[in-house]
Amino acid sequence: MNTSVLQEKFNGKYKLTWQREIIFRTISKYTDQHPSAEDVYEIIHRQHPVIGLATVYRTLELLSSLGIVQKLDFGDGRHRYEINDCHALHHHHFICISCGKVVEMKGICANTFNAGRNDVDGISVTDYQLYAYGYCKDCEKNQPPPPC
Amino acid sequence: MNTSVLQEKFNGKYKLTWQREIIFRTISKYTDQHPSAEDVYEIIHRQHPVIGLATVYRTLELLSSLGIVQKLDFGDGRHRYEINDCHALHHHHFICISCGKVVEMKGICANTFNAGRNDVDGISVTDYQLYAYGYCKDCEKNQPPPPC
DNA sequence: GTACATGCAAAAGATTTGCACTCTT
DNA sequence: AAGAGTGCAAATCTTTTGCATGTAC
Repeated sequence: MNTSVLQEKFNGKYKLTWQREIIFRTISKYTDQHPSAEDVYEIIHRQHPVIGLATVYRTLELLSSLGIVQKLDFGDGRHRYEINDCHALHHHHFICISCGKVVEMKGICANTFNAGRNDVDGISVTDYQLYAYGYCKDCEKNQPPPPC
Repeated sequence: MNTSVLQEKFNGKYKLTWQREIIFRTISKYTDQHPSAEDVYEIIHRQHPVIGLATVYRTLELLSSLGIVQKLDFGDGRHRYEINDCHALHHHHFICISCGKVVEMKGICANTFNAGRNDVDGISVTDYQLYAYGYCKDCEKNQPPPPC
């Protein structure tokens, strides 16, 4: 994904500031690390100390509302962000309930919604997220019995 | 689900206090409303003003860690809770990105994980959540084109 | 030029925590 | 009796907001 995506998605409704470009590029580059707003801010801050945390929050919220990024919640008390690459296979997240590690699970369950739009009861689904919980391979030992 | 579930799940490791019973019963009763911790606190407060908000938080966290309740995030800035009824068909949540309404979607995509445990790459999945986003039937008009 | 965006600092919320006291076991 | 749990209030942490200033279009 390159910056012209922003131009297109903003569609004249939002201004393409250099701050927004930097934030977008940072989230693009670090997308597999699922950075939080604070993380993005800190990465950027080294090179561009003038960009404020509030701008990072505002921009991530904007990109999220436009479907450019996905806002994730792994249950650790802050939101995390990744690029929403519509043309790639949807991937989902496995979260270890013992150590908190996050593992990407590509393609699982994707076929249910990947057709783009999906109507159920007059509802039109444009996107979805799947979170799986359990024990990662390092934590599989000492695990309690499953809840069911 | 009745209170003896608690006795069993606590397994001697946690004490069965009347506060925990009340919180559990409240979340059981209001589970389809996905109450937040504050909501639970307020419902309980009418009858049991002595129970503190911190206890509600602590208990919901405990029940969540034991797999008795699911902690949900609909993106409105607070966590919400529902009973994790392992023996019922898993249900998921549709969240309208226009008005914020939440609609339950029963059974969709459930078969991917419903077999209980599911091993991928040494990972053992014990639970999962699926969030679908889009426009509810009241908001379908005036919707922008889908991101993909 | 003008409306929108930013930076800063303060505010707002949600959730957690320290501590003295209480209660389950 | 002992240790875990509770209530309260304060603390913490994330996210939002008001406002004066800056800037993309």
